[in-house]
Order: sequence, then C-alpha cells, then structure tokens
Amino acid sequence: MAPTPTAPANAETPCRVLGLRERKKQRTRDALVDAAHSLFLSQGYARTTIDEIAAAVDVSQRTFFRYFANKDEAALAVLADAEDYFIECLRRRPAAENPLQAMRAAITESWRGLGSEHTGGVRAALELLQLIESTPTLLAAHLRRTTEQEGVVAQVLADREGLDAATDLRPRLLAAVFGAVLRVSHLAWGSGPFPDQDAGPEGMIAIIERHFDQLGPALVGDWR
Amino acid sequence: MAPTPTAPANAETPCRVLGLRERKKQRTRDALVDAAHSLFLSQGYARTTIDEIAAAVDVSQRTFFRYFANKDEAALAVLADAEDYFIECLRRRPAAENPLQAMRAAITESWRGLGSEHTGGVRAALELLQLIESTPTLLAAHLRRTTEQEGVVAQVLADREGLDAATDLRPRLLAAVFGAVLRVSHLAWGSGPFPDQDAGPEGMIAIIERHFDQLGPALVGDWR
DNA sequence: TGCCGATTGTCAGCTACTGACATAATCTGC
DNA sequence: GCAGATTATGTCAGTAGCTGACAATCGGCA
Repeated sequence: MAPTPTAPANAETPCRVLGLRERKKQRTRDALVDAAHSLFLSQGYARTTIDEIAAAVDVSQRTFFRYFANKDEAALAVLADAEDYFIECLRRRPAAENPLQAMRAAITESWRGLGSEHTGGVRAALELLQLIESTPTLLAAHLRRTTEQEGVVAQVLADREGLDAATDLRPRLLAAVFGAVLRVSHLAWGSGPFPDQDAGPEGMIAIIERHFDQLGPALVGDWR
Repeated sequence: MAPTPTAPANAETPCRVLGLRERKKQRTRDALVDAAHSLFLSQGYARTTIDEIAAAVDVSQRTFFRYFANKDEAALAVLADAEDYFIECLRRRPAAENPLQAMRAAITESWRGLGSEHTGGVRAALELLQLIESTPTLLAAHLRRTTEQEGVVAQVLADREGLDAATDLRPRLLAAVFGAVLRVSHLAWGSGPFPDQDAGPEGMIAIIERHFDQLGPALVGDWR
C-alpha cells in the first residue's frame, strides 16, 4: 500500500479509525515481520525456525502461516512494500518522460522516499538485500517476486504510452531489462562495501546510476 | 558436459571405457531424471513425491538425494545440460563478432545443436520450460540457476574481450540483459502456442530473434 | 447482554530433507 | 581368483516446513 504521509485518505478505507480487530492484526503482522527480520539477520535464514519466530511474537506456528504463505514471504515482506512504492512512483511520473527516463527517475525517487520516513526505512531493505544474496533459497524467491513485478511494470508502461501490452513486446522487454540492471546493481552493492559507499540510499542510487550509464555502451559496439 | 558426437575423447576421461561402477551410476542418474521428468509432466510437480520417483527407478529415497540436492535439481537437470552447451557454443564464437552478436549467434546455434542429436533433445527442454512457467517453486529455482549462469556468461565475455570482469560493469550487465531477453522470450513462447509456431527449435529461435530485434526500440525514444 | 463472524490454538499428518550406521557391491594389488 | 580398501546403497530415526480440521475465544454489533 505504500502509505505516504501526505495522503492519509485512501479510497479503500471507508472509516478513518480501523476497528480494534484490524489494528491488532496489523500489529501482529508487523511484529512477525520484525521478529523474522532480526532473527534471520542475527542467526541466518536457514538456522531460524518458524517456531522461533512465532515464539518471539508469542503466537502459534499455525498463526504464522495464516499471515504468510511460507518462510520466504515473511523475509521478503519489507521489500514487497518498497516495490509497491516504486510502482506508485512510476505511475506518477510526468508523461513527457520516455519510458526509460521515467523508470530511472522513479527508482531514485522511491529509494529517497523510502529513506525519509517509510516503513522500517532503507536500513531494513539494504540489510535484507545482503541477506538475500547470501541465501540461495531467499534469492530464488526474491527473483521470482521480482520477475512477477516486471509484469506489473510492463503494464504501467503500456498504459503510460497507450499501448497494448499483449501484442507489443517493448513494455515487457524494457521492464525485464530494467529488472536486470537493478539486479546487477544490487549484486555490485552487496559485493562492496566500497570505500566511498554511502550507507543510506545515496550509495545505492549512485551504483544504479552508474550501471544505467553503462547500459548503452554494453549493448553496442566492440568494447575496445 | 554437452557430449558432441564428433568429439568422443575428453581430457577428463583418462580411460575410454568407464568402469562398471561409473556406468551404473550414470544409468541410475539418467533413469531418475527421466522418471522425474515424465512424472512431473503427467501429474504436475507438486503432486509428485520423491518416493514416487525413487520407486519408479527402484531405488530408495535416500539414494535420490545422493544424486540431487533437492527436488528442483532433478526437474531442471535437462535444462542444465542445455545451458552448459550454450556456454560452449559461446566460447567457440569467432572473435570478430562483438559480444551481442556472439550471444545471439550462440543461442540460435545451441537450440539447433540441441535439436539434432543432443540428450533428450529439444522436446524435453520445451516441455520443461512450460512446466516451469506454471510452477512457482520451479520458476524460482530456475531463475536462480539462470542468474548464476549469467555470472559464467559474463566471465566468458570478459575473457573474449580481454577485460577484467571485476571492474568493468559491461560484461555482467550485458549477460543480465541477455538473460532478460531470453526469459521474456520463454514467457512469450509459453503463453502461445501461436498458429504459425514451429514445434521444434525453430519456433523458439524465431521468437527470441523477434525479441532481440525489439531490444533497441524498447530502450530508446518515445515508442510513438 | 447476547448473538455472529473472525482469529487463534491445538492436534494430527504429510512431505522434503539429513545424519548415522550397516550392508552389499565394485575396484585394487597380489 | 582372493583379501582388503572404496564406494554406492538401504534402513532408520529425526527435524522442519506446511496444511486441514475442529474447538475455543475474542471483537463487532444490535
């Protein structure tokens, strides 16, 4: 949902004040995400059991699985929010920008927006990215999620340009290339840290920009 | 290893005739891959248990896990061979081609070579691709494998061009973009079948070519 | 207050996967 | 051919992820 502080009213929230039941549910969910996140980070993903996470929040294992379909989903929940926020940023980009420009601007914007006051902040997202790179199971799940998101991105691009995503190959293709650039950037960031690397979002943004700048050169010519 | 019929002698095979033990191992492995493949295809991935596969080959479940680290690995074994073959094709491409040309040529070449007399043939690979697209777990595992292979591809490209893969971003970037084009192509192929679609490798090759041709247009300009 | 629906806990069970140990098959040097 | 070292395999027991079914409990609402 990517709640922005400037837009409290949402079409899907008829009542401003949610019932006690809803609030409680939200709280347990957040607690589960937090517990999972810190446990995974401190002892590793594989060495952390669902029972541990559930015990930390004082709920049963069964309840955990009512909130998350599986262990992966709990781990990647933080990034899921960030991705939704990116989609929203992309939707809001001015129509004057061409697709590639819009995506570059949206990814920068979303990292910065995440940094200021979003859920958990950039901190959690960056920690998670590093955990993902070093955990094969998580990496697989993350890549699948990412790939699914590319479909959404392609649809947004097609809408922006007034094209039919079913027949025109370009939206899906560009979304996939964009995803590839991001993945390589994340990898490069994870294999750092570089001496001049910013701990906040700016470090990641710089690396992503550098990769985008190399995209053209990588595709054309002889590299020499 | 991608055994080609014209090159029986291999540097890693000191003796022409492998021992009985080795041959037996190879036979059970092949049998397991075949059994897994046909069971997954006929009843679906999730509804097939390891016990079933092991029973079909008349070995214990424990033996299955001595050949494959997990269920995914057995399912994707067919594609693993194909990927190794692609890498080999890429290595053999003439140095005159630039990186993108070499990869386009290598992927076409490997699909055709797979078609003529390779293990299992194109048939199995194409069936598997469709199963993958409709099985979330398998898709995740496949994407992870694919991503890992991109590292190998990047290294091959760097070697070809005499670059250092650790510092130059282009090899990894191009490998990732190439992977993205392939993934979208596979997806498009799976969401077919189109009326004019060839059942053999040529149908897939045509789709991949079409996507490559759209890569430039997708990246530049305003799409209108 | 009292009813209704939603959330949760408990329990039983399945399946993927692993370590430990015993058995049986192959290979090696004689 | 034959002992003895290797190595593949089977059996067994156990852990962890995940699910369905049912009962208890809690929040919403008249």
